Amino acid sequence: MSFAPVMTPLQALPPNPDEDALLREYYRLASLYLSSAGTGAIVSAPAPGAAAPAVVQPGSGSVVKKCRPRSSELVRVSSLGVRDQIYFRDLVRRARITFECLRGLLLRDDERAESLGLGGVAGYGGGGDRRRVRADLRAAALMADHDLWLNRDRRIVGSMPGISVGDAFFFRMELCVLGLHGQVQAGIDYVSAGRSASGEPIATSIIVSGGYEDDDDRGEVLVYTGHGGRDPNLHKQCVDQKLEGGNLALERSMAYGIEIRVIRAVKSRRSPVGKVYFYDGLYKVVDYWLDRGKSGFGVYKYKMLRIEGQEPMGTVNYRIAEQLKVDVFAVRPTGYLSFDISMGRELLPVALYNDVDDDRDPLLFEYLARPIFPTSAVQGKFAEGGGGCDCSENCSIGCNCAGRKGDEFAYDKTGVLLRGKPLVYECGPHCRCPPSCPNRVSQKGLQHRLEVFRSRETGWGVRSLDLIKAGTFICEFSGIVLTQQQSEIVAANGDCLVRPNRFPLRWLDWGDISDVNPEYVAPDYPALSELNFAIDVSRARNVACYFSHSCSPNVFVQFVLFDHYNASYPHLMIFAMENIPPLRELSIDYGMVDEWVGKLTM
DNA sequence: GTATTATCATGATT
DNA sequence: CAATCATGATAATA
Repeated sequence: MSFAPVMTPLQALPPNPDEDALLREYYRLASLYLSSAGTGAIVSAPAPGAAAPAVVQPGSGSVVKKCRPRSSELVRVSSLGVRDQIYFRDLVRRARITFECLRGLLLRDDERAESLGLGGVAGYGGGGDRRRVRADLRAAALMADHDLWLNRDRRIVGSMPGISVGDAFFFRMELCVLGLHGQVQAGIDYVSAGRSASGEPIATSIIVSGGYEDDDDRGEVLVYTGHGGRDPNLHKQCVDQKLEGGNLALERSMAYGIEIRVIRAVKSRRSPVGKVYFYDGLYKVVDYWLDRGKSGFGVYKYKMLRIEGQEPMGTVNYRIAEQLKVDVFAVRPTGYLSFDISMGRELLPVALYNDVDDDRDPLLFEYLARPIFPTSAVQGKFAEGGGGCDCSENCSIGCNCAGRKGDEFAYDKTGVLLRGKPLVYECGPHCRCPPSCPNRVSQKGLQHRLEVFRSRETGWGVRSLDLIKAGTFICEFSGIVLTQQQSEIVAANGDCLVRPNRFPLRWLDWGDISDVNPEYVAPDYPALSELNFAIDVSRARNVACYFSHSCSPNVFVQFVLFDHYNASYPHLMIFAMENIPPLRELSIDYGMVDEWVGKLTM
């Protein structure tokens, strides 16, 4: 293998006798993401049009979970080269997609089952006692069954390969699956005494959720409260805490100088559970003492300092972005060239910011929120593909648009794309359904506050003030659409053309749960016509033009039809393929990086 | 090995 | 909408 990360045993602890085995073990887990390792125990049969569950779970109770023997050594992963970083980033993204899409499918199946149950058909006699198990837990359990958890042994100390400071997560279970924090509820994660080489518990990560009244969080300096001593129902201290479990582990980590991963919870409207977790980087415990808490009972307190030289904290970026939305000048008194380059053409303003140099280029172009298609391409094309639907209410499974060609509904009820497809048919102006129909997502325009900004590294770039949830729509790629014939003439004059067929098929990755269920394949997708058109962005363009290129991108292009049904001229809709925290640069895979990318972004 | 306990979660309900 | 309840999974410990 070409990548070779350096994994060093911790200096303060006894040397690790079997480092090679650890490496192999980590790569074994890692490689499971790359090969389809499904055992076939989980199978579904998606019948066209039928409400077949996407994921069938094995009967509970009959499955015996295998526990592999665990190594007792701590590992620190460091000195990753650029290639390794991309490799692990992709690995983590794949795990996150698997988790998120499994969860989405399980929720959808629940809803289907529920709506069928309410239909009042015979079969379920009497008992409406169908308790729902949480989808996040089921998704994690399925991934565990297939050995798809990263850092399963929770031995990695320090930063996790593939996870960056500032990354955002919506579920505790997601943190478990990725190995960032292995406790479902507990705030302190540690290697237990029995599994540690020195026979002492060692803390590796904590979550600061604001649930302990004695916490004192000042960002770089954090005084964290130990756990225990609380009434399980009232969440109030009722006895003195003891120096055991996680409390002892934090003390031991301080003694050994071991860094602690810190994850903070922030309230957020955009989260399904009202909370979002940010990875804020590594801290060191510098002091600890037994104190009298506000309750009057003894609590342990740990003073932690953030290690310097790390990327900005996710929670800090979040707060900056929140304030930018309210009072721009309080945060950035200068640098804004425009507060809305769309001049009101988008649903939300798109700001232009440059505190790097004198470039004002984006101001020179006409802002075109929607692409203009050639009349020959769209005229009289409304009836192609069966026309619109006649649903009188919000569309669902049986709808002509959603179920086109035996396909399934593209979005969940919150507008998250369930799975990438060659072509998504949304309901459009020729459908009877109301605007609130859940099958109208990308046509509604911007839902996140975006800004175009100048950076020394990537030229012009785009970032969001809002946290963008994986699978949600971001914006369309706009410009003047040219037929193949027109584009050849324009290209000869050296103008900037975006060619849709150059984009790698990244939509294939979104919704891919083949690691868990190899049988869950797409039903007969209609073959996508060859896309020979081009988009001229030399005079008119929108915010999408300023996305930076990356071969490990955080957004992707999904082709969509809704206003006309000419499959040769779909809309280029951009969706998030991971949770994108506020102020993080959006990046897209343009495929071959040729001259026009340079022209557009530099 | 199994049972017990603790745990800064979720989702639905009040 | 906040507080509350029921249910849940995991891992550490006994």
